[in-house]
Amino acid sequence: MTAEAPHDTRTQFIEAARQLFAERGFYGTSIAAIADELGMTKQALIHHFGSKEKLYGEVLARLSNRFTRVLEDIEAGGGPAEDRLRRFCTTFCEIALTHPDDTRLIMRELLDNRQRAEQADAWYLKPFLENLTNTVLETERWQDATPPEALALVYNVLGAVSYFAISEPTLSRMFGPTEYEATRRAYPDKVALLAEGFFGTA
Amino acid sequence: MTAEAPHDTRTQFIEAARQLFAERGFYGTSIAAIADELGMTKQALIHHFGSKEKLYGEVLARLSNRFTRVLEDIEAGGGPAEDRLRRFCTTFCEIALTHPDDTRLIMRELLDNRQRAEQADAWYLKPFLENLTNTVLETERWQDATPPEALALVYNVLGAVSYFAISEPTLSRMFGPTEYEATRRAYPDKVALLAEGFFGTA
DNA sequence: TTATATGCTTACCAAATGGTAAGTTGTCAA
DNA sequence: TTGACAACTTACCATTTGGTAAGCATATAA
Repeated sequence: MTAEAPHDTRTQFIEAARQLFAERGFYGTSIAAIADELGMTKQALIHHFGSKEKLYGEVLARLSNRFTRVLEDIEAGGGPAEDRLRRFCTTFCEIALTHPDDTRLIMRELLDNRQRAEQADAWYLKPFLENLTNTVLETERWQDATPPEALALVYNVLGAVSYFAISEPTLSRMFGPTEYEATRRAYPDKVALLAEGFFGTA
Repeated sequence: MTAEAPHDTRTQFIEAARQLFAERGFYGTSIAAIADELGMTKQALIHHFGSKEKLYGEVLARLSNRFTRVLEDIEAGGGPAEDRLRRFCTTFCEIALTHPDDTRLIMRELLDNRQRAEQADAWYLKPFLENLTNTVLETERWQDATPPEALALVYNVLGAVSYFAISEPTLSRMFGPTEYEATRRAYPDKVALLAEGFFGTA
């Protein structure tokens, strides 16, 4: 009865916060700046979320949920682990390219978590990473790997795709927007090859 | 005659700043915190560097120089582009693992550059990236690729390695430090395979 | 001895930060 | 009509931010 219906402004706050946190990071974003985006005062934000940290938490929780749902869909699709991983790589690449802001958010969380974790302990991406790691371990090629090795592999894929996904400003500046567009269109196929190389043939 | 001899405190400031910027990011690090590290006041820092942004610039300039030197060494070693890239991957992996703070710094710069570039235009990593891109284009396998495609490849490698390199806290927390150590020791070999897959056989 | 410059500190400062307290306004149920 | 609650705003506040101004000590050069 409380948080069921998404009070519109709450959602708007989360959306504005998501974009700004992605762009400027947690410490680079003030709650006043977020509120300004909606033409409201920062106290409205405090009213809804209690604190900056909690708002950030909600942003990341939503992101985490979205990815969890993606993973569930992929799991539900069934098939051998290799296929599921291949589908994940494709989907993740697609999401990373269409939502570079979310990719930035994840990268920032990866960087900041260590030190913010001391204050507000929440490792939002853990279930997401665990799920992937387990799938890698189901693979024929990696069934004898240790869990951290499997996670290292996951990091490799995530890192490769993420770095490209956030490179748009740089690539556009260095080579022009049209050249970038062409590269971007051709990229998913490259990722497919990459995934093949990582997780072995079907 | 001025900046030739590295006034020791100046160097100490740069070193302390490097660590804190890597750990907390530009906006998360106050000049007072940096100065505290040396038991000095923030005004001493201002005295030496003029502003926070300039200090940050020096930190990144040094990092950039270090990498440029690495690249020069590799170029000087000669051999086909494939060999040079392979050597780069090995070296970069080594550096990334032994200096995760520098890796963090680069990731943060990649994330922050877009918006800070508007204020203080400096794209410190550009020469580094250009050099690598050109080497990729010399490769037999990628000689027909477009420059942005080549840079995308570079990003893939950097991303894969960097993500793993900064994952130490996460991996240690999830699996314990000893398991992490084992994984880390085994990692360079994996990167070698990765590089092989990317840039083709010798 | 005096002048100058370096390396620092104390004393400030305006602006921005996250957050509290106390309203005000509107809506909806009893 | 009244009461209560939700959604805000205005008014504050202590703290921290990056930075300026001015002074002090030491060393070095004239």
